[in-house]
Amino acid sequence: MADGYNPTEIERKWQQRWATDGTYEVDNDDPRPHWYTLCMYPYPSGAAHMGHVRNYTFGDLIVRYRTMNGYAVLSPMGFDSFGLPAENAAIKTGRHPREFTDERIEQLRSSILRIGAVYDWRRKVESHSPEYMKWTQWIFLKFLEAGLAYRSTAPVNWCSGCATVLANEQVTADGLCDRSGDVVEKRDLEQWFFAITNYAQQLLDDLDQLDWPERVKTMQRNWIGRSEGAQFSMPVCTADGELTGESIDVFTTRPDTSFGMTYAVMAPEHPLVDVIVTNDRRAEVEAFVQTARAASDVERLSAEGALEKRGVFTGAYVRNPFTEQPVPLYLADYVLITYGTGAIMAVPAEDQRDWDFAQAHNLPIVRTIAPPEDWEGEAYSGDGVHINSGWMDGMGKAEAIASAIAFLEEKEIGKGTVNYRLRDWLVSRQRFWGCPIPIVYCDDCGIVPVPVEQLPVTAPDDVEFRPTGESPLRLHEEFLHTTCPRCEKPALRETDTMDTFVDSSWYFLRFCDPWNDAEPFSQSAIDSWMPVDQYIGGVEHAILHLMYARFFTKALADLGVAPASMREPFTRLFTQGMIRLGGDKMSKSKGNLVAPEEILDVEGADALRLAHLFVGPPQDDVDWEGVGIEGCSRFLQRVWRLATGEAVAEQEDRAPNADDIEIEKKTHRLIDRVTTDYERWSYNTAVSTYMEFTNDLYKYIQKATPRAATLSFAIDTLLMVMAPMAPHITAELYERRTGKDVHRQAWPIADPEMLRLESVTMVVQVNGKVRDRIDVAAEISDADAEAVALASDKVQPFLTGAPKKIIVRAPQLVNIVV
RNA sequence: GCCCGGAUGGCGGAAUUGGCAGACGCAGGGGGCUUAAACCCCCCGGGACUUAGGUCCUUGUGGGUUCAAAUCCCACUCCGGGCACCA
Repeated sequence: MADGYNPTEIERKWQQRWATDGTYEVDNDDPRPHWYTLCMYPYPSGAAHMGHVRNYTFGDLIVRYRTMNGYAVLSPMGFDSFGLPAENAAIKTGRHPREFTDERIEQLRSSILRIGAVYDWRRKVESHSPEYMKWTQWIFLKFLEAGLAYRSTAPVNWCSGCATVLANEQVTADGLCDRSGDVVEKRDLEQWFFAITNYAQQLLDDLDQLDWPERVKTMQRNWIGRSEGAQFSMPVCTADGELTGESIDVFTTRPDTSFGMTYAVMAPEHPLVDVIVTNDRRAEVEAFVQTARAASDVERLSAEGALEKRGVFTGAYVRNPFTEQPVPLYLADYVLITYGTGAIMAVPAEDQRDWDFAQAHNLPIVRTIAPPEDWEGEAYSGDGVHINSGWMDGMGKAEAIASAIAFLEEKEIGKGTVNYRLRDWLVSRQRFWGCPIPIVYCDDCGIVPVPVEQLPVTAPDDVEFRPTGESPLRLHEEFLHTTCPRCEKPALRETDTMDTFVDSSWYFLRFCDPWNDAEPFSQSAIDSWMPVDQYIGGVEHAILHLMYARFFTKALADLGVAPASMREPFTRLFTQGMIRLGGDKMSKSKGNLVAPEEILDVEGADALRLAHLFVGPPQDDVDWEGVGIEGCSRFLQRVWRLATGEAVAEQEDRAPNADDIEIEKKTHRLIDRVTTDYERWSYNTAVSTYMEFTNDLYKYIQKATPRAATLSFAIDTLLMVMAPMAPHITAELYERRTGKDVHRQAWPIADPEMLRLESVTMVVQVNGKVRDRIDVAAEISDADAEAVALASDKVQPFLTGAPKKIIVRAPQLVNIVV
């Protein structure tokens, strides 16, 4: 077949044409309505893997579909080009991370091109480019000025494998580094933080307005972890109730149970430990604090069960303001210094963990809520009538909580309050391949921002890459030593770099105005495109990146950098499933990658794209074993033979007969169904609709000589509705047939008149079981439908008596109940 | 432990509002084309019973609502994900 389907050839041709024609370049003042589609910009790890292919296939078909629908579509691409792998490679090979990174960007870029995904490459943004770094640093300084960036000493997460501190979000539930898997230790270090907790409530509230997967919103809500309760202070005293002058604050969600407080507990790291401990208990308490400090979170968790060893009595007491009685004050490692006030009141009767601790330490248990009659458990945390609770006796939970808070506020020792699980974002990294923090430390002036005109602060190239636990910048004398921008005396530069999530927290804004060298972006450019209409990426970013980007958006709007009305960056979010192979996660580390390149070489990009779309719903995980690349490739060849005339023996001009009209109606139904499927992200059914329609066309051309106009209309329409998913083959065939560019055609619209069916298959049931299927006119009346159903030969035998009831849903169904 | 999802043929999946379960594809079977094979084209594929026509069963399990349930409700089993000393 001299002119057979040769995907490699036509795909190269069209990819070149889209690039040279700038088909998908779009300006900010484009008069068409604007639409912003964005795929999460990738970390450049070399040639594209299947996850990329899947992601960019979804993104690209939206770009092409929206374009055919008359929109000016902003579709930019860039690279999240700072990060550890490049630096680790530098330590291993001595090559500069920039060289390594630039090379991988080129590999990734060229394999993205081979998928046929189109972007406005003029707008490319790379985290490590000096222009981008300049504005990342500028934003850091804006945050500093506004008090959103601050320096603080805190016990931080240290990963020895990565030789850097990590954000809370980068530590897994079992206390391991989510990148290297090493055990994360606690270290006290002075570090830079972003005050994301200032936005905790807004980040929580604004989730409601987003068209995001419920799963992702739930994950963010859990992560923010709002809990309502009360905070109050209790005076420290002796066993006899004699006050010592100190007091401790506690947070509780259950102030209503306060009468049942039989002891209190502080975190071992609590600053008052030294002050309140009694002399006879000091040695034991200090030993306990030492052990707790040395233990990692993993060890703390694994110590479960040995509650006797997990707490120690301080010798001190606190006065329960509800009962006025002294209760013993303990230290326990299960109380966290980082949450609430770092101290709790313990109510064993209504909290299982307090119950267990009370049992282990022989502390009293007093129920303040009567458990249900059939209660067989220990601590009871449900609702019920209060007992042993003074004036709260007889109240229910909600009423008692309100009453307890009123009591605390009246006595001016506490108040109703809200606590969040969310912590401030630690952004310092002791690494080289990241954006330097633009700060100078001066003995006289303190923390001094690098002046804007000196930005960007860039790292020198002549550094030594060694895994020392400190950034190579720290060891580079010329970089480290500078003069204070304020007093011009010798000073030291900050040598830490920013978490790479800082880079990815605003790149989508820079895409709107990537050439701006006076500001990170202009407000008008933001107005023109933001918020992103459709954001697409992996569900693994559900918390980290998406939370940080939302925080940046709100902060930048409040600082007047972005328009004040822009509260959320991503209106719609779509998270695609993971790629697996035989049940396992497909990943480099598992060594089970299926290389897209090999498929691109043989079956081609269109078949690969179609296979990804056809395999199942986009949000579901995909097992590559279930991907039918052969079926999709075969299907495209069928389309090719049909559209090139290879499969059609002859055609004729004639007035349309019944079969021709049927095909024309099917063509309109094709448009209708596919359009609905595009809008509801049901790409797998759209592909099956193409296949079904193609099968119908084969039957049509084989049954009799087809009518030329009917066949052309059918084929041209098929090519148009397939164009966003299989852009190369449709462009080639459409051009050959019509001389026009399919991607510049307006999306076809189904004629409602042609969607009307003349006859439909009516189902006749007896007692809900299908007994006959009868073709009836679409407009059949209920009475006629009933008559036809009752007259059916196949139905008659089941009508043993007079029908009790007949349900008619003409023209679909008649159900006869006997 | 808590909070979300999910379970449909040998496999991936479809069924948009409670109304024909299994679209479409893969794998399999049969036929055509071919000297032959591949490609391609056509047909058949949930299970049991039945000479046929057909009958019965079937959407993880058990119950319920309804003329009618993959779809709604209750209980349970299993799988996936998130959170988890959070006071």
